Amino acid sequence: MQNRPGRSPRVTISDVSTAAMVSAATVSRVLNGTARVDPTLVSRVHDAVRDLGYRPNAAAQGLARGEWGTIGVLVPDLANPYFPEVLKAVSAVARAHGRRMMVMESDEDPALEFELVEDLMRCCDGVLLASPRMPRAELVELLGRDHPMVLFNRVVAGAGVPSISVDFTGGMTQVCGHLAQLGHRRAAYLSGPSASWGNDERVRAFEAARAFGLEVTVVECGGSTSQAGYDAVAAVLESDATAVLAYNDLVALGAIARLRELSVGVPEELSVIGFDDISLERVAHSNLTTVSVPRDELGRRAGEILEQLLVNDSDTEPVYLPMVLQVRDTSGPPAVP
Amino acid sequence: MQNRPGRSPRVTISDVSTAAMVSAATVSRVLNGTARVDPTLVSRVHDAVRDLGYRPNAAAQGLARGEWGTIGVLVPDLANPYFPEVLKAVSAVARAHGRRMMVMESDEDPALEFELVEDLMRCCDGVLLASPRMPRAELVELLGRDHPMVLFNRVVAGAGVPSISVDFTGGMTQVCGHLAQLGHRRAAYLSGPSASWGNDERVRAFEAARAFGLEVTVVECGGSTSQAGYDAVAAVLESDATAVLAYNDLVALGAIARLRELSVGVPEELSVIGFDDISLERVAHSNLTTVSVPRDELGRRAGEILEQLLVNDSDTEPVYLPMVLQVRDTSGPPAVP
DNA sequence: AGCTCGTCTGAAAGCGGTTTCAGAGAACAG
DNA sequence: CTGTTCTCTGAAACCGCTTTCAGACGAGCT
Repeated sequence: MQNRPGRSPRVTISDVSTAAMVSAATVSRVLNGTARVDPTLVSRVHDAVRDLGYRPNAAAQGLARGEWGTIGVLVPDLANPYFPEVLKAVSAVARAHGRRMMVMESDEDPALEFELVEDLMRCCDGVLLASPRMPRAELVELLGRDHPMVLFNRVVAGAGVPSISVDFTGGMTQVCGHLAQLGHRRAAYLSGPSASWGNDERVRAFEAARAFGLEVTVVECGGSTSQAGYDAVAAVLESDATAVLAYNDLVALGAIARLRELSVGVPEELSVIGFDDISLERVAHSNLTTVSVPRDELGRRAGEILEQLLVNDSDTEPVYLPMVLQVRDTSGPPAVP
Repeated sequence: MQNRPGRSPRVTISDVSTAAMVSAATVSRVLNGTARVDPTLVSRVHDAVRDLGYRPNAAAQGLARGEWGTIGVLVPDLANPYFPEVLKAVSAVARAHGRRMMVMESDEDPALEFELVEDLMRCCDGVLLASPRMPRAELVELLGRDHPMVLFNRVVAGAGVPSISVDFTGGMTQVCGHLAQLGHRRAAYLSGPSASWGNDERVRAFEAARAFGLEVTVVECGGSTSQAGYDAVAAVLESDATAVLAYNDLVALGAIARLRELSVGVPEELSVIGFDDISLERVAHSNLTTVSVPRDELGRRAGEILEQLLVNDSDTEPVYLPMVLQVRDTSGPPAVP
């Protein structure tokens, strides 16, 4: 940093101490307020700092303090509108506690994920794992590393790891209940990434749904993007489903786009229900029936749990946040044949 | 990091060197491949690393190497769908060059922005300033810090700073041309954040528009969110505008939502045109007429310019990326009175 | 005045790596 | 067999900051 050819040399604490005619220790004390210092020296230090434009080197501080002042967040896909809002909240919490936020994206690749987490652990005080896709075994191995970490939208039973998740099963159960009430009997579920915990949690709701008299068939769609939803429509139309449940809103929107192209009426001929409610808040007044989750609270709480973990090593019970059904325009009674 | 009470102590390079019966220097050489080392020692080192689960401390490496291996990105609003895609691309480029990405959000607050950039400079090899809102003077002061930095969507004349931007003026000119061609004569522009460079660039197009016979009135809306657009509709309806140009898509969508509530037909009674084309790619097949920008290329190029800057201090000419008009469903001929 | 105690300061020892530097051997030539 | 050169290794310095530790100094007490 300081010796880049052609760049002016970085000013260090000893430059300041020289200019202020005090020791480096004193400069440090003044800047961090860790001990009383004679007011005369204090102002000499401040003057020198200002004159020289001194900024402490974060790496050196981290090394000396044994703390990076940084938290790391790993998300599967930055471009998925779900995460930025979460990041926003996490970032705010981190900042409130004087920490920076490092962000990495795994591109939904479980193998890469492992590697990235390892890297995050090398440069962050704690890491937040958002919707990890990696196999349980790897996850457990990472947890064993004994590094502050909180899981987001994934619970690992028995591992005693702090985690925060949305009650996906509960949310999907509400969706099923809604459809059953409208009179639907058969629905198709456009599944998300395979081996995704969140997907499994959603699917769990379909058992209970049978009790409502709703039979849900899983259509492998295997993605969390609108493209995946768009492509999966064909399979749905071959079935006798009168409603489509999507892994998330993007998938649902993709499906709707395709249905519109095919002139299939939504919801007259086919109801489509999303999941996550990504569009509502930002792109005001979306009309997709979906279940919402307070992403901002989710991020905030996640950040707080991590912070808690960093300060006093107390581990917390897994936190579950409820989802809320948002009935809008894309769901209705089944078409009468 | 290593001495957190209750946590297992961090394993350091000297633990490895002891276990492998070599010097720390050799361990470093093996791990970084900076010099030939006897194959016997190499394998001893690798064994020790594996057995101990050694991971080099990033802060120590940063300090010793004089490089953090990190780039910083400052965005005004993470939740604005514009940025995640850019971040995604930047992150990919950074990773390809072995760097991590730090993200900060200024919440559209120019004052905070300055502070955050300073902080980023303390812990990143280079920083990418996305759409900085801060006053020119402050920006110049930061640029003077002689720290690798690239400006994104803002050009500071004469400062010789590498920058990459979208040709906002060109994009807006296309929009005006489109409207003029449809027969519009008077339009209202829902302005973005005041003191925003991007906003000024858009407004510049309105002069040229007069040549097309289109008179554009600026309506202070002062935000970049859908809420701002929603709220600004009232002012527009009081004018004689037959078309609305928005600072960005969010604003446009907010306006459309409000217009729908008020039962004003779009585009029959009022054309609405967005800017940025945020909705297209992710939330497939949006129907907003807008101008698009290859956000992903934007992010990628930005990352590359920064990397370039870090490697060999060569500064580049400002880069401008063109926008493309996307005519969709929300624009049409003006209503005949 | 002499002592103890408390407060403030600077020197120095880390933090965990990388890199320079010099020395030990091995290889080779004369 | 000796003298050079070359290759590889470890000791030590260093990166920039924090924190311990011990010492200097002044105040308060007997």
